[in-house]
Amino acid sequence: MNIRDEGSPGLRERTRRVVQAEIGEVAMRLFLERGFDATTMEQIANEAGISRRSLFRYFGTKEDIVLGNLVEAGLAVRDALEARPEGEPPWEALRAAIESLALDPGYSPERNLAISKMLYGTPSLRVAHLEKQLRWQELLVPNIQMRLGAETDDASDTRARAIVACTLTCLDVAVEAWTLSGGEEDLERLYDRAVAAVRG
Amino acid sequence: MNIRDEGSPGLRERTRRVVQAEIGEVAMRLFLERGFDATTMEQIANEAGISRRSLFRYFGTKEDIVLGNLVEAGLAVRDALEARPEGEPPWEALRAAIESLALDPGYSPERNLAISKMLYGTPSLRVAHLEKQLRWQELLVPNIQMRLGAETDDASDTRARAIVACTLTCLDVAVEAWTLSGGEEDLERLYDRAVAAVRG
DNA sequence: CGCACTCATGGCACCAAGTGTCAATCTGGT
DNA sequence: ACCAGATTGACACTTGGTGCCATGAGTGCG
Repeated sequence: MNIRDEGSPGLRERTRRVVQAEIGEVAMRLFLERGFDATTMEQIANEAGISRRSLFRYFGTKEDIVLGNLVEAGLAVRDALEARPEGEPPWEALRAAIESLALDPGYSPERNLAISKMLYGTPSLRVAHLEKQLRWQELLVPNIQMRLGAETDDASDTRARAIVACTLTCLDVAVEAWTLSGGEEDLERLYDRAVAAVRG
Repeated sequence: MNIRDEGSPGLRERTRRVVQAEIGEVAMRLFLERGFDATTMEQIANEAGISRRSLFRYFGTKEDIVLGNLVEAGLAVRDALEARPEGEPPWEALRAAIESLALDPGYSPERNLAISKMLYGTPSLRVAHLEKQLRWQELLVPNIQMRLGAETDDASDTRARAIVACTLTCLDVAVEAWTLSGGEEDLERLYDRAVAAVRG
């Protein structure tokens, strides 16, 4: 039986994280050099010094190498949303929760921009990204539903879903515009403008 | 040189359409019977009496068999949008344009529902569907931009993009709710409620 | 009619993303 | 030091998708 079910992640899990991060670094370098589609999983495995099979054990899909962190980012947004005051209206709470992301602070701005450009320029990635946003929806809807005062989880009550989905859509539009501007424009301003256009 | 560049589609093109439709019928039957992922392109080809290679010439991807018609549907929506009075505000024009779709009248309601259920229950299809909606965006944005009075096609002007994207998002939310309700709920009501929640 | 030209077809090989399986090999914890 | 369970690599396999080429069937034209 596991003695430390909770608490420190255990050594095995920790080494796994390290190895995964290392592989991710290698892969991202290749992606940015040769492009996403032009880089095969085999090349990544060779470069990282592991077998193709093991690579697939660290990243279930090629897209996950780029977008894997979005899962935990989604959880972070959810936590941030749930930490907002209970009376705060949906849009403000969502804006604040999303703001907690800003940009991935682990990377340099140029790298973030390069990644974004790859993301919006590669169909398969673009699509995988949209799917991740769909997952975010699931995470955020319950809290918004609560804020709307809907006790029943009535599936026909599309309000919370629509609000969350459109918020994420606005975010996506803003990030795309930011990417196209070469990172010059202010992301928050772009987002606010998008939301204003929708709600005005 | 082609004598009939414009005008009647030509015999070859016509037979192609017919064959394509026939293949589509066969494939949809298999999809609905055994599920999308559980049906291989080879099975479809065999059932349709053509080679796998030819099947790929009729449908570039497996998803296109289900979603191929969405391309022309998008064009129809764009045309409907451009046919709306010039002064009509964006949301109303979009609602009217989308309404022109209603539901694919070529199929029985049960079939439409079954397709929708498959669509929302199969990740790869769901994602491909989102990509098609992305294409729709591109088609609809220019007109909305015009309605907003933005002469410059400034990429940093996210307003039109945001409005179109959120409209389609609301549509998607509504259709999903409609699907989950087993087709009982009224789609237009669901859509209006979603939009009201967002813009309220 | 017969010639040439185009296009659809099918067969084949091939690529790349995943997946199942299994044996060998760590290795963390007692 | 030992052992159960996890990690790994190797191999085979499935499936979607593409390139290539020979063959044949329809089409247009003289």
